[in-house]
Amino acid sequence: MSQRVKIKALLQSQQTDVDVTVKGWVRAFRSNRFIALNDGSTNNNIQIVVDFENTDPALLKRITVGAAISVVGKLVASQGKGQTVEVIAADIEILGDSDPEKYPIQPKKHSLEFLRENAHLRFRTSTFGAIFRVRHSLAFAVHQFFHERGFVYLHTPVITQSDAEGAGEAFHVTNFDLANVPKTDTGEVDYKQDFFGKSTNLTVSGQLEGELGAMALSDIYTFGPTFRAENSNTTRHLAEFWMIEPEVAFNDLDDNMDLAEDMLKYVIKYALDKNADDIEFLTQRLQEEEKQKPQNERSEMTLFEKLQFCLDHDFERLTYTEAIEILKESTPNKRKKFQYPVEGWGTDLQSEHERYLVEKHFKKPVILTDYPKNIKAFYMRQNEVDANGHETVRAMDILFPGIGEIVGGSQREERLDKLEQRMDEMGIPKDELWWYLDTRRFGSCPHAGFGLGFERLVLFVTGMGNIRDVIPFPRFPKNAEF
RNA sequence: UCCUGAGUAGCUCAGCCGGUUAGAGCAUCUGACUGUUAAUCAGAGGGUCGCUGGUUCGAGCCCAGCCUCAGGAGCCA
Repeated sequence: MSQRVKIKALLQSQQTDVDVTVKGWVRAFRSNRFIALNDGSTNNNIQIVVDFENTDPALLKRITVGAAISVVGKLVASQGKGQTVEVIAADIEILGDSDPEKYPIQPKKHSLEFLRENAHLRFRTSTFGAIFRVRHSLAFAVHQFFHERGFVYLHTPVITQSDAEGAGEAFHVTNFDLANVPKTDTGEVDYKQDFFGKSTNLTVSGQLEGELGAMALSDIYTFGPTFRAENSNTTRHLAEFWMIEPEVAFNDLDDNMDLAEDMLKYVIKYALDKNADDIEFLTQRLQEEEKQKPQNERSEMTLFEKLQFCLDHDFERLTYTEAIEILKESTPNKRKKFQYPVEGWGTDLQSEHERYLVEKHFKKPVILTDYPKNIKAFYMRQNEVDANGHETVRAMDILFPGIGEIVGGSQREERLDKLEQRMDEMGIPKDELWWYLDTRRFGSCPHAGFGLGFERLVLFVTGMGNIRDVIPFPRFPKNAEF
């Protein structure tokens, strides 16, 4: 018996009239004769032609949607339209039956909500097969990008000590019996008796530890799971998500922007090259979906065109202050169309403002820099006060069409006195972060980094609308199924 | 967490002003057909109308509370 050949290889095969073994899951069985078989190696199915007149009827009945089968047969040029090659089955073995009365995935359109509730089986649909192959490619490309540039992949801890940086609500990690939590004399939880001897939680960011690595290895990146216990119910947030956080010694904010833009273009190009079929499929899917919308809400570009456009154009770079001026003078602001009118300098931009800049004004990815100091984190490098008395920090956010903020980063404050002063102002406990401050005490240097929400990148590249559909098993409030 | 909308067959949905036996398409099953591509044709089975309570002679429909989901907002990546 010949070795199993993956369907992707079979479909690309130049040789016909050869014996092959192919294994996979039945997507459809038409006319008691044509099996559409898929094994996940590609979005495309191989057609298996069954000689039903000379096949045991009991076996035919077991060829149902979702069943796993093994086929030995001859690869031939297809007589029918829609495929170039097909396999004439000589022998079919049922590896795993699939009761059609109970199997939830039918050969028809399913809503994304329904498939989300069946996340354990949704990989078997064309859409999710394509999404997760693209997701893989993007992850691989991220590693390749940094590896090629001499970065060290640094594994920062998943369990960290008390959340000191305020990057959002953290999940507590404890080994206590919750029905009998040890208390101190004053009635507080006695973490000294807990597993780690102190209060711990799941990481909300690997950045601070990443900086420690960068202050010796120069160029590092992290790529791992991140957890936020925020009660966020949106299409862009998850309680467990994957974040990529490069940190580079001796980089300033411009270097940081260059790195982020290069990386995004690199990984998008990689997916376009390696997953052409999947992105073509997802482009079609999105176009079908857009047909449901009224004409004026449809996007001007297809998914493929959007990705290509992103590669062909420089991201628009401007300061927060410049963005505020544009927004103030914008038509929707003057006509009071914004829910939050843009008036003064100093408040954070709302989603609608970011969307206006990216989707209406510039119509391409935008990098906003130099945000007001008091709306950003303590570790961002402080600029000199400008002529208008504005206090800003060397922050940058990359905004993508349809996604919003995909990257948030900054040049870090490397001056110990400035950093400590800022921590005091913001009530960040310096004693808990003594190790972080040590980098500023011993051989401090300018450095910069950013965080990229991996799922938001996958969202953009696949053209999907809900972040829960681009991670295999999404974690969000009231849901930890599977 | 807030705002808006939704929850009826396996799926997608309809169900009028509160009225008698709750419907359709797809899927499934049975049969026919057999080079199909969301195959086609005929027939059949399939329901705790999200949950709890209330109003009423009578509730899928009205009221209250709760749960879940979707979209938007906030927080952010």
